Amino acid sequence: MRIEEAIKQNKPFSSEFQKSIVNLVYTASWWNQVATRLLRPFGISQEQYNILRILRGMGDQPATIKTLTERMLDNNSNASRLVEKLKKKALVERLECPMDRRRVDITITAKGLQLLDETSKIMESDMHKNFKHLTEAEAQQLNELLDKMRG
Amino acid sequence: MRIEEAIKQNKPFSSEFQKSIVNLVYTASWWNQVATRLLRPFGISQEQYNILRILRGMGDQPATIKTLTERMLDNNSNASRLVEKLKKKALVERLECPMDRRRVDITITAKGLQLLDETSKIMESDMHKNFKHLTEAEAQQLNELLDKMRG
DNA sequence: CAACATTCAATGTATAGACATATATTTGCA
DNA sequence: TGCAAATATATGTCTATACATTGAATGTTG
Repeated sequence: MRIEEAIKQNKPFSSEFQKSIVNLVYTASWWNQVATRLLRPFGISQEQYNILRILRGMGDQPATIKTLTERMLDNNSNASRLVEKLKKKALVERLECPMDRRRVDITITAKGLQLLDETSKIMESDMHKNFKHLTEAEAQQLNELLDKMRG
Repeated sequence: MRIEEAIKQNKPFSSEFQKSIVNLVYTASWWNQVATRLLRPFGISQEQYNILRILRGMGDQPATIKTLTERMLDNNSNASRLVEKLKKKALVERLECPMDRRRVDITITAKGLQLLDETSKIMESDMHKNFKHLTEAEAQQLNELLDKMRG
């Protein structure tokens, strides 16, 4: 569905630029809903899922809050509080860093890894289901345009 | 900056599809920050701004909560509560609809219109500043790909 | 080394999104 | 007509974002 229909806009946009912004926000919101519903049965939010993925990607190395903040998709979200919630579910561990006591070393637990394996399998298969409309070449083009859009 | 650098991802993405999703979410968050900071001096949020724009677009016709919900970019947001906040700032008016007392007719006030004129001028000029990297043709291509992405 | 600046994480306080539920109307149809 | 279903909005609760502030630990520099 074209963006104009999606938001029932009658008037034309004042420029393709304007339309791109609206389309970006709308599409992100669309994906957000898809992802939220997929993750809900597993009891974690997208942001928590994202943190688990970053931690898994670190291998044996622990991450600090700072590392997480840098790598999160939305780096204004509050890594501290998200980690706290993951810890309550025993999905991550938090240890004071011995080298620098300001820091906190965060690692994913076995339980966290297991949950992540399950969910990421489902997430990825659903992604491909949702993306059957875009070819690999189109996805690549989209990536280039989005990168360029940010300047 | 390419998305891999932006989120400091070392490993390659498992597919362009995956990368597109990450890029979409990241770019939306980037825009969100830009817009939030632009609007902050005016004391309204992006969502409130969006509602004011929809109301202005209605011309003389009032909008109901339902109309707003349908047209909002994120239609899970809570139009009721957003309208309540705008009303507190005297930017909108809310009247019980005489035809159907379940409904509420919402209109933008003169004060709301004035605020919107100021902010939208600034928003649009900043949009163009932020978009100087994309040509009109590229913006159009981006729109097509985003529409297609949603299926 | 002491004083000051910087860094890292946590927290307080707004606002908003996700979703279930409540409440008041209106509609539709037996 | 009467009553169940549908509709429009509001609200409760949890989660997350935005941003300022705090407080502890560490760096830096005179």
